[in-house]
Amino acid sequence: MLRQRGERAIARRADHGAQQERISKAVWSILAGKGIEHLTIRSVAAEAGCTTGLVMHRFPGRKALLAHARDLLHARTRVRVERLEAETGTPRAALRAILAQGMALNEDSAQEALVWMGFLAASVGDDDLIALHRKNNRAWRDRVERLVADAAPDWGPARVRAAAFALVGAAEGAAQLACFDPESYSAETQEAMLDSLLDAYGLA
Amino acid sequence: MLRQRGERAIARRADHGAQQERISKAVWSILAGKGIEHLTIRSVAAEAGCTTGLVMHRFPGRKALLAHARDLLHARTRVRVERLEAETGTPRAALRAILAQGMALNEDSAQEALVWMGFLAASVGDDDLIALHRKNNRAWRDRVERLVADAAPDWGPARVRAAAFALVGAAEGAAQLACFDPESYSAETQEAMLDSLLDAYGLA
DNA sequence: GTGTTACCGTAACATCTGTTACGACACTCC
DNA sequence: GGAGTGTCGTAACAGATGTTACGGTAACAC
Repeated sequence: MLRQRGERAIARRADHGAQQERISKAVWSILAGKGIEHLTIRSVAAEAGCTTGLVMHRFPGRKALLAHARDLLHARTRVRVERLEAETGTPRAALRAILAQGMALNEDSAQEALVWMGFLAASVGDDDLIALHRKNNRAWRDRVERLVADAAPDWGPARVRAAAFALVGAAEGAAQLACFDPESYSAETQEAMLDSLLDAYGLA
Repeated sequence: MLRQRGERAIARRADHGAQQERISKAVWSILAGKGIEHLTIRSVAAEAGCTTGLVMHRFPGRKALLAHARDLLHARTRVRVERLEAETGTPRAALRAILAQGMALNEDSAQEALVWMGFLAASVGDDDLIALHRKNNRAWRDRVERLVADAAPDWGPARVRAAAFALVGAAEGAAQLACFDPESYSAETQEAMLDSLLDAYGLA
């Protein structure tokens, strides 16, 4: 059913990667819609339109399921951010663009913010997942620091670090606030906040 | 055992309020230490040093347990913030103080940040808990907006709102980042970020 | 004493959970 | 044809989970 015909050489092998991706998407969907407390093997299988057997054949356990969905989302975000960075002309435009993509400006990104929070909540008390979070998040912080340094070449490292921290924190905090109270924090409100913040730092 | 003797008039009545508080503290402890996935009636009872029977006699169900623990933490935070606001002389000092208390500057506040995130994660897909979050969070936002307006009397409402949003978001985001990666975001780093941010907005 | 009432611990219940085991099916190679 | 192999659905299992029900105990009223 899910099998893709492909070349003769791989006729027998099912496309594990595609199955993992489909299942990971189901994880995101449940994380955003019902919350981590309802993220079970069975609910994931139902959402992905397959059986629990397939889920367990693709992943060794529930934790691996979470870790893979997390890594996949990170990889997608990375691609999106790198494209944004390549497409925009100036470091300042790139900075604004990549911070904006991390906020909850539309339905999709609001869902993503919920998913990130679900992963975070799942990693409390779990050293492996925390380590994953740190690795990914430090990469994200380093990227923002680099862009801030490019956007303000005359700043010292301490000033760059503090500003980058504020930007990263504000974007993340705003996304979280917005996806739980979209009436209070509309897309316009978030963008106004971001512009206000960049302007205050002289990075507009 | 838990019974408090008290006056003759209330000799028979157990102190329900104190029991609820003790149980709610157990909820916080588990939320911060093991995460919401391990928050069960039994684990709460074990942490509180009582039986599941008592927990269920004090609260009608698991959701009420979460809601009460949430409200209690909010009330405590409110008292703390109001005292800070009363103790500090200027609106700017008060603004900095209440934002700082919301970050993860010490062991206790880092735990609290984890607890807040647990409540947030638990409210995904639960309209009642989301409504609770909105009510409390709007009160928090209004307070910060009021302080920003007091600290910068010549600003227009839009500017006040944007700045307050940035401050609230950055404080919340910083707390979250810090409690998952305290090596990257020490108390000094967080305070430097806050000062940098207030300085950028001309609110230092 | 007896009766009453609040308190709460124990145990049961049905359901849900992650995980494992087994078997059926389809395809390839001989 | 038959053997071998990868694929995956079904069903079972042990344990955990939220919740309910029952029974005992202690304090009070009389």
